[in-house]
Amino acid sequence: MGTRIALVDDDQNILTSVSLTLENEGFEVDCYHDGETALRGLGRRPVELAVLDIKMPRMDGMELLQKIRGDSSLPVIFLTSKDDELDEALGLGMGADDYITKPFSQRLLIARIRAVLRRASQGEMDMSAPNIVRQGELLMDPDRHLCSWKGEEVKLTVTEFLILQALAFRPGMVKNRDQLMDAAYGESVFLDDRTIDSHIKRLRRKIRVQDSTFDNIETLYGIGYKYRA
Amino acid sequence: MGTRIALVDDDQNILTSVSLTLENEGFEVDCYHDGETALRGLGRRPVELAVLDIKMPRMDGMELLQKIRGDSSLPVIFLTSKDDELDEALGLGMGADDYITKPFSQRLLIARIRAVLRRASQGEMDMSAPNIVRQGELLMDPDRHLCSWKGEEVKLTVTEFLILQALAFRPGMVKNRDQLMDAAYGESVFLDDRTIDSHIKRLRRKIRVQDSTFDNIETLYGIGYKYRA
DNA sequence: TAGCATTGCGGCGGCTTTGCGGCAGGGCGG
DNA sequence: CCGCCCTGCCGCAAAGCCGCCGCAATGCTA
Repeated sequence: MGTRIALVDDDQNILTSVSLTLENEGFEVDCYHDGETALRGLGRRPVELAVLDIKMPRMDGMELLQKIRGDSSLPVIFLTSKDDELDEALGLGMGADDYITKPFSQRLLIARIRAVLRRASQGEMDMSAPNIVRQGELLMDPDRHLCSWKGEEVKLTVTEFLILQALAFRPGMVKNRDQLMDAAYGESVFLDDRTIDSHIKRLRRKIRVQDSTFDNIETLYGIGYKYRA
Repeated sequence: MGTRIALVDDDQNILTSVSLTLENEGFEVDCYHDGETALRGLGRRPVELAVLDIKMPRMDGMELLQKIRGDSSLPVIFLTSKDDELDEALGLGMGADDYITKPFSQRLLIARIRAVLRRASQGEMDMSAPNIVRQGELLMDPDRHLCSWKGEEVKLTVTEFLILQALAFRPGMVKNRDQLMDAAYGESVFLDDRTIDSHIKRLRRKIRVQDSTFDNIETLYGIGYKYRA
């Protein structure tokens, strides 16, 4: 019995031709016309991979991806119709495992699907687990070293990235300076506590360049810091 | 009964000579002079493969490919008339299964047709599959060792080509120097990290000769490099 | 409110990383 | 055998990053 794949696209032509190809390749395909239907369907019939069109009525691919990723690490491949949408998908680092721009050859799609499935299966815990952090307007993708606030990229250094990631990974959870140091450098490095303060300072400054109202990194007097969602 | 092939070209000479050759090889050939006619004809008489000229009156090969791909996975081979169209073919090559530049030998065309048909029929990908990378203005065809930026060919050495390919294959994805070394030499070669820097330097320089604004190879301080789409 | 502790912030010196020109060795074709 | 190209590496200069300091501001406690 083949691997089950969900295919979500509002274009019936794509749906039929792609599903045919996939079935020829030995996959089992569940087709959906829009995000909402897909979300409900996925609940009843779990799949091992989803191929989503970005633009769809009622609930688009991005939104669907967010909801999917809310409670699973299901591998996802995006379909984008135009080049400018591609940037959106990439730029926001939505956390898809791959993306393909239309028009695409069926063969390319098959190749990408196999590649994603292979990565997902072999590196069950480390590789496939998407480390994507998405908390409100903040988006972090370690694989792309990408951090964006309200859709705009914020360029961070490695240390800043690790600290913000540690904070944003569990919003509301307090982290003291030692914990943040561990997250940034590993457990056997000791530095002045004030160094963390410096990184926090630079983090806040960098994000405030784009949004002066940013205040989601909260200071807890005498304890540490936490990220507020 | 032979395999049915559609041949679409506005050049009557090509049409007659190629169709003759193909028929000698046991194929059945449907000839069309332009895209519109071809599209209608394909609806009535389905074929197993299409050979399209890129430049055609009324509807060119690219547009035709899009419409064909709208509702089928029909294998397509492009014909390009000049070298400058080659880039276009590559660009659109994302949807085509292969392409050939004119002038071409009939024997080459036959070989390509058989290869594409074989891949299409057995459904499996093999190494002979063209693995074209297109990211925005960058086009790479490893099988032909072709690389072009904004339509102009960029002559790269093997090492440079492999590194750029590794970067451009997944735009936005960070690659550290070890990963790039693996991509260029294989996994058991160890060289100075700075060697990668040198190749990056030469890559950037070569592309900047043609386009001084090129800056898509991004440096990530302390991490590595990534290709920005 | 006074006094102490903690944090924000600008800035600075030193260290690391990278860009780039260049060079010498090796491979390859003529 | 000669010359060209590729390539790996070196050295220098520029850029980036980081840890810490000092002072001011803020928070907490009595």
